Amino acid sequence: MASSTVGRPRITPGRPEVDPRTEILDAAASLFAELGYAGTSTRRIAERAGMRQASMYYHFAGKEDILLALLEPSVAPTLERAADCLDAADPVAALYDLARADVTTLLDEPHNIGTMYLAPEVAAEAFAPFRRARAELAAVYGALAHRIDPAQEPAFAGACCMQLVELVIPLRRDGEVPDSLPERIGEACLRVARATEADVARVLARA
Amino acid sequence: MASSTVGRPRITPGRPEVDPRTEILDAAASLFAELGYAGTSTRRIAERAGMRQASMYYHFAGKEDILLALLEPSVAPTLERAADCLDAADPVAALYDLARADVTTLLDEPHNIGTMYLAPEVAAEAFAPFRRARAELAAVYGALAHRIDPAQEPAFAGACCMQLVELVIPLRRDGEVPDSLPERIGEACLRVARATEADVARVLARA
DNA sequence: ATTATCTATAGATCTATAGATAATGC
DNA sequence: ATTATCTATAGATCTATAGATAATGC
Repeated sequence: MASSTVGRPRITPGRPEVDPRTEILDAAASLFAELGYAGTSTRRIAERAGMRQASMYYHFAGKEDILLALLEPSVAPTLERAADCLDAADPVAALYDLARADVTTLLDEPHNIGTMYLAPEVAAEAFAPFRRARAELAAVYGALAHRIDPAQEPAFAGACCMQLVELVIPLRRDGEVPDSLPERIGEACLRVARATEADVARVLARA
Repeated sequence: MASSTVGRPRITPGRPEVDPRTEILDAAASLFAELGYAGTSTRRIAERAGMRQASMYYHFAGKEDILLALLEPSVAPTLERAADCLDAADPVAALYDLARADVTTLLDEPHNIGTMYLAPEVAAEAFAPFRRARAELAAVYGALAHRIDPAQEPAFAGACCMQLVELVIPLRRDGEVPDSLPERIGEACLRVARATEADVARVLARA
């Protein structure tokens, strides 16, 4: 995978030990997060990746293909983790842990790519699987909330939890990520999902 | 204000009784909400507004000027309403009412222009007053939450409430606005702000 | 004379493709 | 021969300006 030595050399050598595909994805992620998809040109991506604009097309079919490659890998592990939570014995602990894990995943992305989740371009047909995965994740949050208090409608409760988890996106953008953000957002999700104060205290005390 | 009869006539006449500036703003709002700022061309805006691309420049200095005109008017009334809440006798009722009013305002926009609040283009210098106003609104939410439970940090609580209020944006985009959304989001804000169950019940019963 | 549009276009992009080139691998 | 880059460019935009034009107002 490392930067091979075969092929015409670059004008400026590029990072060693990093394959060009990754260099492109990395450059695109930071630019998409900062300027949006439509606001980022392929020239700018290539420039940051240390190659000429046309060279990108050896690695990707086009700009949309790059965004797809950025969004898709985050989907499968997140959904798998969510599915595991679904029939946990303790829905309060499960909701808290899921929210914490999702926030941590978003925080650990090298660039704030969560910004793109709501970008208008993701409405395109090519991103349908990605959107479906997010809908399933929301459904898991909703199902857990419903188990915590069956009086509440899963769709709305799930949407609230997703929205709270994604608070990490604007906070990152503004450079205002407070300490222990995953725990704080996890707790906020519990409250929105109407966990009792006793349950909140119990789950927080677990650690 | 109505569509005047002076000046060269349009090729296609345009809505009567609606001044051209409003026609442009209306067209731009719907396109910005659907395709984003960078994804919307001036040609497309003009086309939807029923005039030629160049004619827009008689009414606006440029594309950015249109977005400014769309975002600015929503700011002053929202902030004023928020300031009035600040020293209300009952912070629980005040937080609930403020959230409900803000959700209603976002719902009443003819196009889902809230979409643009987080657009990367709003980071430009020209939008600094708009961003400052939003920060002040978040501070009001935070101050009310802090009055409800002084143990919580205003900045984070305020950010959570704003985020919940703005849940209306993705719900509108996906055409999934449930009944009584303002009330539901208002209630979610109370829970995130750690109002007691008794206080939540009391405020909900007020009506 | 003033107003609000129009047509036409300059100049700067932007995406993607064609084909050349400079390495290694066999 | 294969690989991964390069240069060059086609063709399609896009924003904004210049200047003409078709109404009304005085």
